[in-house]
Amino acid sequence: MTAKPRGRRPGSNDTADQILAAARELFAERGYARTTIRAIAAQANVDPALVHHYFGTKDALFDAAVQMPVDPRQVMSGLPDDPRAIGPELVRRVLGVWDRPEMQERLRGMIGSALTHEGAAETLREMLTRGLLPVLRDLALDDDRRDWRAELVAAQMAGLIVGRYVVGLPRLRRASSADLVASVGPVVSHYLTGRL
Amino acid sequence: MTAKPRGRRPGSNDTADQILAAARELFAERGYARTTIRAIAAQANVDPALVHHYFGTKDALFDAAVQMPVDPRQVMSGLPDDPRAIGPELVRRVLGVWDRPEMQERLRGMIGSALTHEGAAETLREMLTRGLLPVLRDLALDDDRRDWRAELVAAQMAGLIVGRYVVGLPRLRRASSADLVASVGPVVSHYLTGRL
DNA sequence: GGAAGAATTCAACAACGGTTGACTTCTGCT
DNA sequence: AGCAGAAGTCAACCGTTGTTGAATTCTTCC
Repeated sequence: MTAKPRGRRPGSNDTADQILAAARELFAERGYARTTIRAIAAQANVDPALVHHYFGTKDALFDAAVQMPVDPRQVMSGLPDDPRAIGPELVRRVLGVWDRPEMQERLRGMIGSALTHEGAAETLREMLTRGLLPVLRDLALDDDRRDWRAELVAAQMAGLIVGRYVVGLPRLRRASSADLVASVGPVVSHYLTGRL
Repeated sequence: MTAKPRGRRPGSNDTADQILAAARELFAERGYARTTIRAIAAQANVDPALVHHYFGTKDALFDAAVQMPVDPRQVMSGLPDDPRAIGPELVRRVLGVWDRPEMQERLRGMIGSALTHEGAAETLREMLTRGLLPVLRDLALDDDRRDWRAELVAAQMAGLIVGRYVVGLPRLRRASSADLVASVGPVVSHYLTGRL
């Protein structure tokens, strides 16, 4: 096959963005360890050296690729007070984040990489322990089991995300957000404020 | 440091078992990709060549390491008919499997490797789609949403396992099985037979 | 028009990790 | 006592991967 010409390409190119897009897609699909600089370069149609030129190390590329355009914690602000409404609203918002393609790709990149990239694992841990759990704790019934309640909700939400977006169970995957909110929302309300 | 003497060691040794034990521990702790033959050999105090001598490829070693002493699907037989009892009993049994150290190590090895080892991913998929989901489906209320109900339960259970054994949320991790059964069991019953 | 700098590829390096053939030592059997 | 075979280590091979310095080409500015 014909070799690529050397030197700068004519015209204006957004090669760095193409590299980032390729990185995001492959990190989401294969995880950190199984994604190579060469594979990313091939998908972006550049030389592997250019990846390093723009992003430095593979690690730095990963960080740039999974940078969130929106802070997921912000979706947790201003939740209703009504116990019956909290659960459905919470589920709706979490699914709302995940159903945005640009967020989903990054989050899947994070999750898929958490086992082979300590930074990803750390970031997810922070999102959970400093992001989600305190909010859930504040929403929970003010008995002496608020933390317990918060962790039960976190587990339920984690399972929902794994089922729908990671493992991809068929009905969970193609269900509408409304159906999921209808079925899982009341359970979340129950965990938060119901009788356990 | 002094070199290891060459040739067979005196006396009887269970070196193959030591290699397997090291493999189990490291696959559970680091996952397939981040566990090297050399690290396993070092932990078993043998030469990497011996690992290949006994087990062939890394792949074959992994398969041997995560072989279950008990078929997890067998724990799902003979569940009660009473809708209120199904959920707690199901949770109790699943936790019973996971709380056995020899099972937990293998299951964590599976989960931790699912992202970097296709065989592990496939086995987990099979356990889910051919093991757990059909059983849940049979337990579910016979409306036209049995599969939906089954997947909701699978998601809830997956979240519980991730929360307690993989991520290790503090209260979920140290909670007694009884407490978890008490809190999550009714939710599982609800998903299976309640009004959604 | 020419120079500087950025954007690109080339070629190769170093390290890692899975694997293998050769060699050594010990056990058990004849 | 000697031999065969198993249990071991040694040393190195090979492929892959992340990374780097050098070289080439294009754009922009003076």
